[in-house]
Amino acid sequence: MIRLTTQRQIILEELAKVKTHPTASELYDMVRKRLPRIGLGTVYRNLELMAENGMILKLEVGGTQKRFDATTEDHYHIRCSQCGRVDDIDIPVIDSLVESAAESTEYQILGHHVEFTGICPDCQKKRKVDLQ
Amino acid sequence: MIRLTTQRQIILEELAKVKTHPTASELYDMVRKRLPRIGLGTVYRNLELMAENGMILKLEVGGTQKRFDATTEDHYHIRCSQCGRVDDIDIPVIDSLVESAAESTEYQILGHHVEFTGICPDCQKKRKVDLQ
DNA sequence: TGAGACATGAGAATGATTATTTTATGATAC
DNA sequence: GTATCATAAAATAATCATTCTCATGTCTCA
Repeated sequence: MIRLTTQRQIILEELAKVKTHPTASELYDMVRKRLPRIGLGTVYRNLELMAENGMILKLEVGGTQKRFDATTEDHYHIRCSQCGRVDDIDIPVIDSLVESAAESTEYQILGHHVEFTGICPDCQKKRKVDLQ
Repeated sequence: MIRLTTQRQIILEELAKVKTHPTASELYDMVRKRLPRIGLGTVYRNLELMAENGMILKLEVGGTQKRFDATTEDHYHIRCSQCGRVDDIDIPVIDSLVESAAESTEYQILGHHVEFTGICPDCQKKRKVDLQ
């Protein structure tokens, strides 16, 4: 297992604090409040490393940036098409999907995930204001 | 509706030709065989434009590059974790997922997508060879 | 304590994408 | 048919996210 340096510990703590799943640079801003001299590269390097070690989850969701998640249990996500924010969706994971997919492909299936797209509460409010 | 220029038509034809879903630069290479003087920017611009007009689908799948699909009907995909290739998965779309998700989120849901990850036949073969 | 392993910070490099500028092409009015 | 105008293309510059490099700093454990 990897060494838990100060930087890694604080990155982990800040990630666990939020329910929404931040990008590397959002996390960089959060961590910098406690460690002002940390480099963006360190954040990227350690997020990658912790994901490899199963300590966190790297979400390969749509949008231009990768996002990270302190919860490693399998679950689904919803992404706001306006602002890109990503939240959890609390519905049961459908393991049988993998089985039915396996029957219709030559791929060796490793896993699956479901991503919903929608408009988050904040952006819904903004929309209403814009329409006035 | 947008004008169907030579470039657009050939981009569309080349995209429709393949079952796997190419990235912009893969498509650029394919189109360049027929239009050697086309620019990469033209490919990007027109893919974006055609996606906006519902003529093609822009897939926001995992991985670093966006991929495009000539089929606009709703369907699911599988992505190879080794080489990034994306193929269709021919299982029925589960519309009821959106309904159950709607009950557990404040988001206004617009749609959903299922992405499987796995190892494609080509990479399975390569793996076997590598292990020898 | 001191050598080797590992981690960090700073900044350069890369790769994908988007924006801008210039040039070409096609449609339309005269 | 030619001038005019709009749209599109090509070339190139700019941007953004991410990764890499490297000099320096910090642990670990013999």
